[in-house]
Amino acid sequence: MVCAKFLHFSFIPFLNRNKMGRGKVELKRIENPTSRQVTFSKRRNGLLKKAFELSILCDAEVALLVFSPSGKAYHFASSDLDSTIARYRSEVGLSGSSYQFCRPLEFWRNKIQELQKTIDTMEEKLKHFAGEGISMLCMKELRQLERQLKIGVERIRSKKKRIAAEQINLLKRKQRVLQEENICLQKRVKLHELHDGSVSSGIPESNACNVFHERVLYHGALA
Amino acid sequence: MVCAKFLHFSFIPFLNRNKMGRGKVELKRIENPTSRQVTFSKRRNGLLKKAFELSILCDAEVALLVFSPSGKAYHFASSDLDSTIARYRSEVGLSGSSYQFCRPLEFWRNKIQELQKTIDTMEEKLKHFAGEGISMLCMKELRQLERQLKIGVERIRSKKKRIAAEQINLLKRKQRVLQEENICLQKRVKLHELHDGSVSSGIPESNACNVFHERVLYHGALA
DNA sequence: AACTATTTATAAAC
DNA sequence: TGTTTATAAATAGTT
Repeated sequence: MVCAKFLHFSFIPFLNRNKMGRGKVELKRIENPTSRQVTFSKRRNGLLKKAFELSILCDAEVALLVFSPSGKAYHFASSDLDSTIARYRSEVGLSGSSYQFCRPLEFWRNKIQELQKTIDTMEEKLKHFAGEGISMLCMKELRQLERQLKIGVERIRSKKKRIAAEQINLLKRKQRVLQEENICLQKRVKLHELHDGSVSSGIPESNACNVFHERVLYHGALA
Repeated sequence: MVCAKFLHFSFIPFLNRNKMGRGKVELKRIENPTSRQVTFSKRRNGLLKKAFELSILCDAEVALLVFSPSGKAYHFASSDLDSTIARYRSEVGLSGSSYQFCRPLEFWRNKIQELQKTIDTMEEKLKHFAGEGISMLCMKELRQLERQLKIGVERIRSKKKRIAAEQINLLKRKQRVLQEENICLQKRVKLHELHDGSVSSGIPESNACNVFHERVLYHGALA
């Protein structure tokens, strides 16, 4: 019955012995209610932990339901428990009219495997570009990789240059506009001074153009 | 999110470390697809075994569903899986039961969309590393990209150096062996010549060492 | 629950 | 995938 379910697992040899910690425990129901409860508590935590670890480490979808002999429920689900159960049903739970669903299932699974493979490949490449995971590469591959990276760097540099040039052009145009404005304003000031017949000596000499230059130089728009 | 689910477990201290066996393993997705698969295989068996043991030792009702990242399903149930799920639903699961049958399609579609999104993101990154598709990037992003690429180049270069050094060492060792062999052979030749009392003048002067050197230089093992 | 002696689980290497 | 081995983790029994 239950044992038959495990005929394909590698832990058959353990079916008849189960030592752990200080003593030996036969793999059978613990008769003492107290120690059964204690063991349940410990092992339940262990099981939940391992389920959690499996889901994280291996990116697996895991759902675990446990009912204590006293009827209390515990559970873990790496993603939504309902959707995991639904997924199980769609694949394994061959309840009734499921044959028609098998074909699509295979289709979906293939599709996902394909995508996952693509992702793995790309991940590998990305790592290589970052200089990681290259321990198994040969000289030829390393050379090719380096060449590609250098091309990338070159392109990025020229892009940067282009951006810088554009910024400079933009700034120059702005500067010109401001200079013209400046001249215009100076003329108007002169006109006013002539009209008033008085000179306000406290006015600073700096003009818009200078102010602009300082901003550019110290704010570091091109740094 | 996931972590919050475990706030009441005693294994919180372990969330950030997970050593077992020979090495240490961070509790995070194993990036290498091969070792992820291997670990999955091992830990899945371990988890199934522990679920089984818990059910026997403590007379607990346990149901475990596991899906590998590639989509293969594994499960264990101490009693009938469906009835365990039903029991769970009756105690915890608040939703109806017909709902679960409609979801598989949606589930697969979502999964595929998710994967596709991942692929798109990675593709973009790969392009960037190759200096393509960078027209919308700003100066800051470009600088960062360049820095990453340079790091990659540096790592690849040092790897290349290491390989070259290893090759040189290997060759040197071989050379030494050949030289010794050579000396040995020369002695034997001399002995033979003395014994024969004749000198065969047609034999070339080159020795194994020279031949070896030429091979190294012209075959360009390190080019 | 905390402590340990012991057994298991398993990561890495083959 | 299976086996082996060194090491980390789990845990049975005890306090």
